[in-house]
Amino acid sequence: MTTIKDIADLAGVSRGTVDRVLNSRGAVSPQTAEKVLEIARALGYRPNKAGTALAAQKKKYKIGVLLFSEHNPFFDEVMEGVRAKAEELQDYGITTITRRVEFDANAQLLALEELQTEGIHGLMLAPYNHMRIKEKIDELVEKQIPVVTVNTDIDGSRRMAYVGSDYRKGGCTAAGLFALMTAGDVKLGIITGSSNVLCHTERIEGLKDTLRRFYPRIHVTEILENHDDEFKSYTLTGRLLRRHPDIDALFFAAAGVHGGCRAVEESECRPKIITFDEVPTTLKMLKKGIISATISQQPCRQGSRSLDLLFEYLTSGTVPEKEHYFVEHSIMIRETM
Amino acid sequence: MTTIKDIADLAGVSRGTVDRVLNSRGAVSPQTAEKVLEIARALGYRPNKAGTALAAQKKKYKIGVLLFSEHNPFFDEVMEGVRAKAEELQDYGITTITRRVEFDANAQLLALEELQTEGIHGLMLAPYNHMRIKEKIDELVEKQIPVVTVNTDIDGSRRMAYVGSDYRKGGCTAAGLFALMTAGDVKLGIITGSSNVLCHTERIEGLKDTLRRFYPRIHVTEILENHDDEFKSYTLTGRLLRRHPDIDALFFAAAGVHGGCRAVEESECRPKIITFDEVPTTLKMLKKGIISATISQQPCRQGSRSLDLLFEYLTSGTVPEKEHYFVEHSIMIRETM
DNA sequence: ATTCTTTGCGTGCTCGTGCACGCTCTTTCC
DNA sequence: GGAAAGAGCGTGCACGAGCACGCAAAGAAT
Repeated sequence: MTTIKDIADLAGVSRGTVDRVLNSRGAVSPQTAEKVLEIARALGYRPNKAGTALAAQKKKYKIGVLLFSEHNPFFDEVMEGVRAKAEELQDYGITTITRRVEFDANAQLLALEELQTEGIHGLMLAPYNHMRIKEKIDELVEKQIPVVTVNTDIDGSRRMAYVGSDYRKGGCTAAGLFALMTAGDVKLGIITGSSNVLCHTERIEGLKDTLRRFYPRIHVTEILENHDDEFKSYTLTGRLLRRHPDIDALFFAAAGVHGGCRAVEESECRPKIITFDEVPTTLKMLKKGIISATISQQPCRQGSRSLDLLFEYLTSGTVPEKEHYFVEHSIMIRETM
Repeated sequence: MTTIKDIADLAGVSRGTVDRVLNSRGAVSPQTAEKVLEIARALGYRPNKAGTALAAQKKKYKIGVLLFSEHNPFFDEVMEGVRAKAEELQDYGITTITRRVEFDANAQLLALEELQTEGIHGLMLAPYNHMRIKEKIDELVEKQIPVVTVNTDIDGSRRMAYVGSDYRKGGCTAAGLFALMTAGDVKLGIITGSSNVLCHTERIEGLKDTLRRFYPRIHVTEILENHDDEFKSYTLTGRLLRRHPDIDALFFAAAGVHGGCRAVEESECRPKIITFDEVPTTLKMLKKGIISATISQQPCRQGSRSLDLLFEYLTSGTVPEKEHYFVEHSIMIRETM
């Protein structure tokens, strides 16, 4: 363990100088700087996290968290991860301000302004896909406030990192599961949110690609859009089942799982169902055996990871990877509950 | 964020006194102690981790890691997790000493002695199940050196915590997966390591229980023991397939997956296979489609988690849960790779 | 020749906790 | 009555990094 003092002693300068060099804060002659850098490299210097974190406390960092508060309980789970990590970060003297607003660009914009006036030093955000939100993100980044997007990304923004699912790969996994659970020629129905929502489409593309490449006997019969509405999902699924009473499998690529499952329950059909979340109603259906498997987006881990990235960046200056995906090992069946 | 100083000021005593009370180091009058404790509780005092970690550096903590170095590459994976976490802990001024010895009580005992003379302050251990190892663990704990067992536990020892699989639940998950992948009456063969090894038995019990309760049409045809030997596994599996050419499913509860799969490949049978690890040879068979699914023990996470528990205990005095299981979301299929 | 500015650098304090040392006041013992 | 012991408490330093301040020397401006 080499410290700044070790480097200073070897270079024959003071700790202050070494500090200025390592944090490129200027006011050091090129020769001295070069010498210090060389010694630091040679000793493999890495700043001590405890020291850095302690020194960072003077700044009284505040991290803002802004999530959706739809009726969709997915963000409750994300929030749970945030809460746990926030408690941990409290022990490092970091404050978190959490807000949840409805799924609406203006509401989100307003909340962002509020957080900004509260003087946050970093932001974790589930962004509404709108130009003005993107601009706001860019504005914050411009002002040295790092932004981490969670669950959904926003195209072309300057956010520091994105934490969420690899939607495409999730679709591939679903395809593999269907293949495991079925045999022979299979009729598969897909119920999605909206073809305009990128992540839903990506999932379906992943699924279709995998089917095409490896499982050509699984045929996609129909793709319906429920626009994330439970009742629409209920009606649409019911109709689908009446049109195709011989359907073998159903893929819910987005929300509306509960409505769809109710329709299945009320019908005579018992298709194999794969879904994409782990909200209480989904788990209930999994327990009942209506749903065969669900692929978890690990919302809880998404929440804690995002916050952690901001923490690391603020206290140690660690710049994270631009994309953080959770995919592996995320299949749930009744027995994993 | 309340600090020791805040408490001291409110109680009208010095930081030293508060410190003595909170760490029950004595030399404080009962009245003062009571007052301090009350204020600490009222303010919800929690020690600042950055401060604690920084102060802990003076002690130059060394953590010993002792794993098996069988030909079984499972512990390579555990090691990978250890390595990653160890690097992280380096930034907190903590040294790790890792050793790998063959699967043998005496070899392990010797390595333990060595680590002890190196002056470790904490130990992470994959214990060989032997009385003398247990006694050694107890001796270390007696000397205030916390011990975390990983992957396998040792009965009745005084280890601080165990990190590993919930073997039983793993078996249940396997049962659920078999049910998903099959239909009608099913003949299932089980290949295990040894009925004397607790964890193997637990897995099988979990599987059997779940089958009995939920999936009575899946019948266990035979249970064979390969004693974790690849070639024995190969021979036994081959014979099993010749005896029961109509077998529908195979469950590998322990090692010997590669040998078993080779036997399957060479036969005409294509049973659904579920295994319990993610070593390279298993992944290859998964890719080939010979193995349908494998349930990961998440060795990498086991490694990093164990080390983290020791770190937390040493630097913050946090006493962990006695058992840490990884089970959820740990199913892998070809598409999750 | 004197002030003023700039460059380059060292010093000293801060963050919160742990802990050794040493001080004061009381009690005990011969 | 004086020495010794011990209880109860405060002070000060250490840990490693960040950063404000200020000092000295060299150069520029008056």
